[in-house]
Amino acid sequence: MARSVPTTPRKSASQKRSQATVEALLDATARVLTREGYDRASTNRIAATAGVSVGSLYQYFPNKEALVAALVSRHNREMLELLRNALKEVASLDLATAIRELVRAAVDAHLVDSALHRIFAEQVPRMGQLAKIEALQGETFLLVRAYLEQRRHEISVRDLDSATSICVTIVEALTHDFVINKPVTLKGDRDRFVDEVTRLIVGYLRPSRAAKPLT
Amino acid sequence: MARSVPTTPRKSASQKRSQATVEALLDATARVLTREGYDRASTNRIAATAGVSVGSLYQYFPNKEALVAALVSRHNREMLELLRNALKEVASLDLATAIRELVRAAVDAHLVDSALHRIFAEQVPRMGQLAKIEALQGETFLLVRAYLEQRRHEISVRDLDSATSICVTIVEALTHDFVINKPVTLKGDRDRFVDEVTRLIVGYLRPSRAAKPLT
DNA sequence: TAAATTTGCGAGCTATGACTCGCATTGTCT
DNA sequence: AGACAATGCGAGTCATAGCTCGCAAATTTA
Repeated sequence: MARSVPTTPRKSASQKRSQATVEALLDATARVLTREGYDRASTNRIAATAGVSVGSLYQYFPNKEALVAALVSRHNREMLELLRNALKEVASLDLATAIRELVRAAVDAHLVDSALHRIFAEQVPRMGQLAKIEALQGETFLLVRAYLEQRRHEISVRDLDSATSICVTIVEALTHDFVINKPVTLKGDRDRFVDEVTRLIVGYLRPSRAAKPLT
Repeated sequence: MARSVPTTPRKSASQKRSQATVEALLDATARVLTREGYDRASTNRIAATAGVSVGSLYQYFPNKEALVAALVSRHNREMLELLRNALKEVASLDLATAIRELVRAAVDAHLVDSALHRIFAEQVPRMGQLAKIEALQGETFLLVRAYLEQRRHEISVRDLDSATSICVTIVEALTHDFVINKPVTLKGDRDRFVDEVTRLIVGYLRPSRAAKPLT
């Protein structure tokens, strides 16, 4: 299977045509992954699906892992973008309202391409390049942490780092489970889910008996 | 690679000698998985490590997937056992105290063989037989659900099913993250972690302002 | 002890997939 | 137009991994 351990990014597409090829390859990778699963997703099949030759594939990606990693990266960027936007629109709201919107955004993010997201979670081995998938979740940590810092006065938890980590882990896990494993995603279900998670998080961050007055 | 799709369990070991062989194979699988990772864990290598021939391996396991599935199953049983015991010892305690013990048990369960557990989570593809891994987590759901039912009077959440699901998912995710990703597992860290998660869960299940008196 | 059965062995077959390489096509620059 | 570079092609190489099969050794049964 793997002959050696190539590692360099090889060529970076410079002209329009080649950029289109790269796009086509990433799209095809996504399609083949969701339709066939990870180990049926051979580089040959991906190239064929993209309407491109294997040779071209290896002109832009040094190996299969790099190809998948690029796709994961693109997908993560898309999800992060939603979070970033949500954080902007929420910056001035009180904690409870803000958290509700952020949880909503988390659900949206997981709905971007849930089938693909499922494959990443269930079948793509997290190693080598792919180990950095989680590292990109570190970006999420920083964003959320910055927001919580700004809302420090509404939060009674001592250690903001671990609180952030806990919130991010919780929302990720619950949202993932909700989107992936709950068969029907009726709007009602969804709203109840968001409410429940919001209550959970807010109750954790602001455990005092009465809600403090808001600005 | 896979020639056809064998599926039957083949032979079940009946004599002592063969049972020892099966044990050796499972142990070897665990060792090779943790030492080499999933895709370096070929059946040949596993058999060699077990001091057994490949042929013998295929006498008891129809394919590689079944072998790994058996190991996962064994590992899950061990973890579940800890949970079951904890639930017994905790049945009569008040919610907060009980939850603390249960979280502790969750950490213990993840420490049974954390390296192996990590491989399962990060590298073993969840498909086919292995998809049932999660199904076995359904056992956890039932156990916890039964406990919460019994403590219903201390819980103010309406829907016990979704509450159980949320608690199980949360504790699993947080514990996993704690055991796998936190470099130092000092006792102090651990106790703080348990306290924090306990507060989170209890606050969620019993969100009223003051704690109710205990029996 | 002889026959029958269970268990163990491991060289080798076969399939398949990652990746290469020499050549063809398309595009760019002067 | 001619030359040089960038991009694309895909049959074929190589390595490896899953799995089989005929035979040997050990146990059990008669």
